[in-house]
Amino acid sequence: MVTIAEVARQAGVSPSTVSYVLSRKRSISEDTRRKVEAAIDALGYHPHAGARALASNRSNILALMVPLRSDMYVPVIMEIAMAVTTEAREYDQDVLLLTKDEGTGGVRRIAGSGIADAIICMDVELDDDRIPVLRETSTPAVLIGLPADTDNLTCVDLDFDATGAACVDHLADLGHKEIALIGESEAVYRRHTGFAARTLTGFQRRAAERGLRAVHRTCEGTYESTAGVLARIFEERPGTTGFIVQNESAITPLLSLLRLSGRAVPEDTSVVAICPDQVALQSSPRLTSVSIPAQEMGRQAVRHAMAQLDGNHHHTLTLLPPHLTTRESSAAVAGG
Amino acid sequence: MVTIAEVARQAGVSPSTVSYVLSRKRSISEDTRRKVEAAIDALGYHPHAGARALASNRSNILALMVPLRSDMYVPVIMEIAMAVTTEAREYDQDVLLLTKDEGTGGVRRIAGSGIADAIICMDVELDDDRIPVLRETSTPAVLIGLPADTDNLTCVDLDFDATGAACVDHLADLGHKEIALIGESEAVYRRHTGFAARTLTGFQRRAAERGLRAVHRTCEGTYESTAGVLARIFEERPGTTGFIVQNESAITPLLSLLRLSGRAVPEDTSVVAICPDQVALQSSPRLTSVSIPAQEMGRQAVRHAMAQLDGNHHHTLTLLPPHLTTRESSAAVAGG
DNA sequence: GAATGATATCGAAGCGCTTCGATTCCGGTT
DNA sequence: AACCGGAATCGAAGCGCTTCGATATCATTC
Repeated sequence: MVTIAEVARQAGVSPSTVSYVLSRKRSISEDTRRKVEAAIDALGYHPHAGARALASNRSNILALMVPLRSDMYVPVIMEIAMAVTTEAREYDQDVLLLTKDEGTGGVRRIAGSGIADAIICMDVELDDDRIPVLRETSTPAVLIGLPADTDNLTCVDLDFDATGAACVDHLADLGHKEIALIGESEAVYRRHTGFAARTLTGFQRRAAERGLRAVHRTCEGTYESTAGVLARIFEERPGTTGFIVQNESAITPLLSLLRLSGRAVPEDTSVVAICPDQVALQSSPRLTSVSIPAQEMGRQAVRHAMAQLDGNHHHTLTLLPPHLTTRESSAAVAGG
Repeated sequence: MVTIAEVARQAGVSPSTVSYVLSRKRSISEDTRRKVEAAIDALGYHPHAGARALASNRSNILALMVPLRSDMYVPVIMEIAMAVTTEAREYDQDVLLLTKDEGTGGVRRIAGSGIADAIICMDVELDDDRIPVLRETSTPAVLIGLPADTDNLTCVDLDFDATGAACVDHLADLGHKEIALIGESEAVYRRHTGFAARTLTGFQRRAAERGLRAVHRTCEGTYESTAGVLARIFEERPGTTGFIVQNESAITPLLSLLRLSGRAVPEDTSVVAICPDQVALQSSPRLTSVSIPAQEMGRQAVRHAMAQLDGNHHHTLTLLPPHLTTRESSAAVAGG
């Protein structure tokens, strides 16, 4: 283990000078800087993380709390985690991986032990129990997702309201008059992250604005459930020609069922998905979709965390605008 | 920030006593222990991670290096990462997430800064450049995957040789006489992790032992490539009735192509996959498969890392035995 | 040419913990 | 009654770094 003292000796300066070369907190002559940097390279010096954390009260670590086992959206979670890690390195920060099942105890541990400078929480629920702890310990934090009460919180998420609206617009522009939103399961709308509810709001508002007839159905995502939902939709609204799907597992059933019922996509029926690009590209036909901007969310989360650490307490809600990519599953309504 | 001194004051003992209560390195009277623990609870004390690392030369952090963007096997990587994190907590360790693209510099940084006690490396290549650095810095490390030279290294991986053999056995037991292995792309066999080559070895050996005619083909995984491979196989060996697939992206094409060519699975042709359970279950028909034991690999990696830190330098290769699960894609050969 | 203000560097204190003697207080031996 | 060894506790040193004065040097200014 090479210490700052050894570097100082090798460079012929005092340890504090080496520290200032590294931190740039005081001016250092060009000459000294070169000598110190040469010594650092020669010895392969890396500051001891613990010592640095102890003395400076900064660990240069960001904690990232991810859901332990969410069969939903694993690739999205992974993408966010990787984006956070990569972006963090830009700020010379490392990332500590925590699982959400550590719960409030995990947050307390991080806050109390000074092992991380800030926490980034994923999979935020409407009434997330980590939030009170975050407030109480006043730990710098960024949430990926929107809780019910965002007072004094920094959050990053896709603007699901605008997403719902964008999907409606896309279908409306193509001449569709009757559309349906196939959403997540009932439970998700209550308990969970609220993204589903926000999508629904945007969907309904914009449909009203554009004069479309619009229905919404929750869906468990199984083949059977999707079949039931679809049957009811066509029963009530036989003229439905546009579908918006916000339920990864319902996509494949929906496409098969439409095919089976003799409705060609996109000739007879258009489908717009809200899902990761990967999923949209794997489907056949490839889906027109609004993607989940995982990378951008990860990056923004880190930036907001760093801003908080730098004392710029903006406490903003950052809602990323949706981007709809037109692919093969949507087209102008027949005779439209 | 509550310190050990405050706990000591509250409990009416000296700081060192509190430390010994926590570390159990010296005997403490039952009475004192209770008082100290009460004080800890009352104050919500958590030892300062940096201070502890500095004084004890142990950070209680495990570094985990994951591939940054591997479109292959994202769920497996995620599962391993989660298993590592969960298991690490059992040993009171935290996990620091690094991306493989930090390369040898990343390893040097971890080794030099004492930020982690050990490194767990995923996505190990045959001739991985991180290995020399690991040796040179003598950093405790566990590799998930097998490099070419495993001298003095601790590695954990699925026993792919036995996996190849197990797939052959399964097909042989069902009466198949001519089988084919559809593998990864050419490049993977050379450059990469060697798991492909090991599977091939086991496949060929066992096929010979059981007197089966066996062919092996590399495959890029696209629909076109899979079609070409399949055509060549049936041209050379029209009697082929059993397929082993070790290429996630070739699975769907293979199944469609077999269906198109009028070969029913499993009535006419059996398919055995080497893939995560998730993939095997999503396919239709659900695939007989050898799963990738992601959880177990993660858990074992942590255990070996901890063993090294405790001075039990076993430096073992841990090859996990394959488990083949029979599902709907394999059956006794017609008339067998 | 003495006072002034930057600029560059040093020295020492201190961050919160662990750990190594040293010390105290026992009951049990001789 | 003096001694011993073990159990329980304390005190202080020190881990490697940052940071805050203090100091030294030098170019400006009147």
